[in-house]
Amino acid sequence: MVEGSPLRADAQRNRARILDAAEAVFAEFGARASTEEVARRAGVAIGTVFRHFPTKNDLLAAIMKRLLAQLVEEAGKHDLFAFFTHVVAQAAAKKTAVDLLAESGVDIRLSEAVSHLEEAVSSLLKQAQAAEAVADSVQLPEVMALLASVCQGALHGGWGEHLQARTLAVIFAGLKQVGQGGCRG
Amino acid sequence: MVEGSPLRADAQRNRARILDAAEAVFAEFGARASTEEVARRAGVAIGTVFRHFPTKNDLLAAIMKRLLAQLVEEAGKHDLFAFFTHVVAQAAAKKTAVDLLAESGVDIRLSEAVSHLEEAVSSLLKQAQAAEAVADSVQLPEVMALLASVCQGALHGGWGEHLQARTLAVIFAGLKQVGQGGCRG
Amino acid sequence: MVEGSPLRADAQRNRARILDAAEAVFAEFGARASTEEVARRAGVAIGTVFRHFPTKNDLLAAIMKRLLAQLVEEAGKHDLFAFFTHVVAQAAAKKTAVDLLAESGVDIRLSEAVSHLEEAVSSLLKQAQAAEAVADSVQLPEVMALLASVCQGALHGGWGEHLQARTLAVIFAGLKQVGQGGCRG
Amino acid sequence: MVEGSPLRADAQRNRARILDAAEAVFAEFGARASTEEVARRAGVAIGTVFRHFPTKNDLLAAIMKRLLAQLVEEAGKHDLFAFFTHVVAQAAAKKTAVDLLAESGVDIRLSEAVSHLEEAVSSLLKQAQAAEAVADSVQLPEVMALLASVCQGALHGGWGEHLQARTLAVIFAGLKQVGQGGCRG
DNA sequence: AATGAATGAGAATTCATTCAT
DNA sequence: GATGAATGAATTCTCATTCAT
Repeated sequence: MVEGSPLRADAQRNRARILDAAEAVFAEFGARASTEEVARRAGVAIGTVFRHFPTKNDLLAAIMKRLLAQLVEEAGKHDLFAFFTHVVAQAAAKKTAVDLLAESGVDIRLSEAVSHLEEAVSSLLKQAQAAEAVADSVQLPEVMALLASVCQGALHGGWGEHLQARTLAVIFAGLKQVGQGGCRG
Repeated sequence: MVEGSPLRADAQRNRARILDAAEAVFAEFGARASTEEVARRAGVAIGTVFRHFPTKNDLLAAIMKRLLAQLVEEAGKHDLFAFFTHVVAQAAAKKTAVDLLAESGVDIRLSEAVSHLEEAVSSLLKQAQAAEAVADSVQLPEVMALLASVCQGALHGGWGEHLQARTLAVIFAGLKQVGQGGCRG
Repeated sequence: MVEGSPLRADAQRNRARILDAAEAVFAEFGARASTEEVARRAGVAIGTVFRHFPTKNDLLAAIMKRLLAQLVEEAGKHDLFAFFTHVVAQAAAKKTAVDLLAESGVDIRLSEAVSHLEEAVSSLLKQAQAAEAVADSVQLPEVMALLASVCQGALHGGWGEHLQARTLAVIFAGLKQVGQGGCRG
Repeated sequence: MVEGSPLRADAQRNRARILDAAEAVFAEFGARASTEEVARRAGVAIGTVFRHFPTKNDLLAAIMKRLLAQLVEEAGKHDLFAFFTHVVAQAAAKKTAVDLLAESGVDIRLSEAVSHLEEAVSSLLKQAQAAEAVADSVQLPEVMALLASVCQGALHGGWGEHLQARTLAVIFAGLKQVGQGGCRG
């Protein structure tokens, strides 16, 4: 992966400030928020934003990439259930850009970052299955799907902690016992 | 609720065509799609759309309302699991407006339509619990939350049928066995 | 002047209601108010307005015509000073359409109605001069100009009664003594 | 009052061109004239107008403010009568925006600029009274009212120079002798 | 590299006017 | 004659993107 020449110190700093501002702004107003507002929040001029991210999509993609990288890091610190819980809580709290990216027309190549996350979750899944906390029949795709679904649900639904816990409890029970047709029934 | 005078036949027809067009257009392009495109698709002039729905939000709200009413109708024909499956499949297939409404700033009063849906699902839930297909400890809020989450997941994630089935299987197992801590463990 | 066939009773009634509504609406919102609002206020459909007044300008012209006719009638009941006072008070109170007509692009042929008013005022002026209440050098044009000016001033300025009285006092004094260079100075 | 950072030279130039164009356009077509026309006349793109004046009202308000400031400046060069004459002549000649602002719904905070003008006129009034050219009983409010009235009259009425002079003569005589009830009568 | 003004296509919304019923 | 839905041009305002400084 070519990163070009290393950024000058101030450019590096600006890039980070822009990403932080963008995450906050898009979380607050949705992907419709203007790039101008991001620049204002970051304390830089609009031109600087476009120098770092040639299009708005590039900016959204960069946010997403960073977010996924953070998730990978989190995955290393938890078991599958704790990870799920943590991520869902984060989604609601930080109003992550996750869903925004799915919106109209945002075309993003994130496969690399996504596959890192999938690897991390896959590893958690294997551990959980080794510990018999998750049924052996469960595969990675549905785990990812459930994770994404519940994050978006939490994000859009504005769930409280209690509802979050109850919803996750259903999913955790399902992950453990799916395919067993109930205890004996 | 005042409905005003009944619409003239042609106006009634246009209203329906606009709603159909809007559902299709917003499904295809997201809520950012222009009202102009909706008019074009409906085969009417832009002014006609705005006569029927004074703002774009009114149009989105009307779509949502109709969608929820359709869901209530579906609920009457299925048990809880079939309903879940059906709705999720629909979400992916029809790319319903569900999620679009959660987007940026769309302010909608839909409580009535939503509570109808909740009643319908509540009734399905009770049946399923009576049939011992769902654990007694499960409550309506988490069922609604799971439904919404999985719909959005399916919608954004572009799941295939197979993944849909596997994901739902986890949730169904969870609904049945949550709170039992496994068969005997 | 051809008036066409006499209007049907209901048409006659509608015409009057539309004029009343239009006067009120344009007074309240300015000439920018929509013809639709006028129709609503008059309790008729938009098409009816356009049947009576083929364009919006025709409607504005009709209001103006009626207003001027009313002024002519008033002129018959007062002396020049009372007339001035009365008209200015009316202008502020009824927020007449006077000024609205001067607005952008409204093209109106009102010469006939205007000349009636001028005749009426001319007559008042002659009486006042005969009574030595107005200097002989004063001519009709400046009286009309002052009348129009002060009406618009009152209308736009939102004068209270007191300011109205003081302003008119200056003008009345001027009408009496212009050309005398003061008492002796 | 925060003025922000000083504008770049080109922005400053554009701002002035836009104001000039707007004054001319609104004078010619009324406040209904489109912002697009203003941009065209100013030789800038529509976006540039909106960058300088976020809404059309802001643009109208800015014109008004500049106009009032010019009047204050004029006031310093004349006595009360010359000022009156000058302003009325200007009103007719330049078709100032004065009246346009009173139109439909234009909401403007101009108190500061207005009070500057009032101070200037107040000063002229005192001088004139000291010179016994205006009766002591005359107060500022009616002077302002007469000024505004006559400007609007001149503007809407399309007076010629001669009528202007005769109308002002009445007002000047009134200002001198009001309250004296005629020479002796 | 950063700045921030200029650009101009595009979107929502309004409204006079027409026309089928 | 009345009705009121349909029309579509015009208008205000937004925003991603470019470019001179």
